[in-house]
Amino acid sequence: MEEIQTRLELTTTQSISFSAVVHSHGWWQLQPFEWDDGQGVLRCTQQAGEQVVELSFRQVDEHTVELLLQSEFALSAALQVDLQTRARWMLAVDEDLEAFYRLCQNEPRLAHLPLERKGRFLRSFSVFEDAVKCICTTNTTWTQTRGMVRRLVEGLGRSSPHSGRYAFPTPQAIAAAGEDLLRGVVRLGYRAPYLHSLAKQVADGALDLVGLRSSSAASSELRQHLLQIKGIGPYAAASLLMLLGRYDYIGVDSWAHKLVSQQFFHGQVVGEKEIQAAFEPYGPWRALAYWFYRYDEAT
DNA sequence: TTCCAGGGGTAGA
DNA sequence: TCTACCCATGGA
Repeated sequence: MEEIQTRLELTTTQSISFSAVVHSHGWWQLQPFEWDDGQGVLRCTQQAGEQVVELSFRQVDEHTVELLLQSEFALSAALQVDLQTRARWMLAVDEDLEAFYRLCQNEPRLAHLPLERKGRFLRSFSVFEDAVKCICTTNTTWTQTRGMVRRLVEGLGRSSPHSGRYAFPTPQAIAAAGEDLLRGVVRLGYRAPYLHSLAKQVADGALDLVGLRSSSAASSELRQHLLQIKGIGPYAAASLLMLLGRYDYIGVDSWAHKLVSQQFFHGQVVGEKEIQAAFEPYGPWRALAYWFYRYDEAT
């Protein structure tokens, strides 16, 4: 069987840094993402309709990212449009960060962001995939998160007949796998029933996550909606809101306490209120300011 | 052995 | 709204 290649371009009005998007947070280390540092290519295998498609991203110039699609059969025009729309969303190329960049100029620790075109977050192929990954980051180490996601993808995702790489499993596949397999084989621990329930609701159509991308509802409403999902608490909801381009809520984890305590309160123990208040001057951009304030601590 | 990690659910106050 | 307690897993 011959492999079909389709080349598309993602063009932007504002200049972007592809590498900055890829490395904005840890998602590039989670399957089915695969980063080729030498080639500067980000790969991502996904199931689109009835076939497995491999997406490869590469920056051409500061306003253009190339999207190469490798598939088993020719892609219909409608599917190409869908994949291109998703790809633009994944790299957040349509996000306008100029207002945030203006705020960064007043803070020495963030002043480098506009210069390096940082601030865009890498998102998964679907909101469902982002939600699953967020649940897999809670109360565990990053190494275990990577393991859980890898077992999920390799155990339940369809593989490409050409590359052998696995796509992220569909909600239907995770729902059909059952809670026991998620616990015993994927080793999700107590997260197994949460993930199974989430997959089942999305597969049944009882829960619409796709609509969250284009929702005009206030962030507080979206947050309440996300908190209804079992397994998603304040931290995961804040993380997901960031991935939806809403930066109103800071995801408070063990690291947030440490950072704000050291940087703003001379090592004094702080609570969630102090953490949110520390970044209040950034208004609707507070979570983004917090993230890159923190990111520099880590690197 | 004990602690805890990019927390969350639940019961009880 | 806040607190205490429990929840799997695996590395330190």
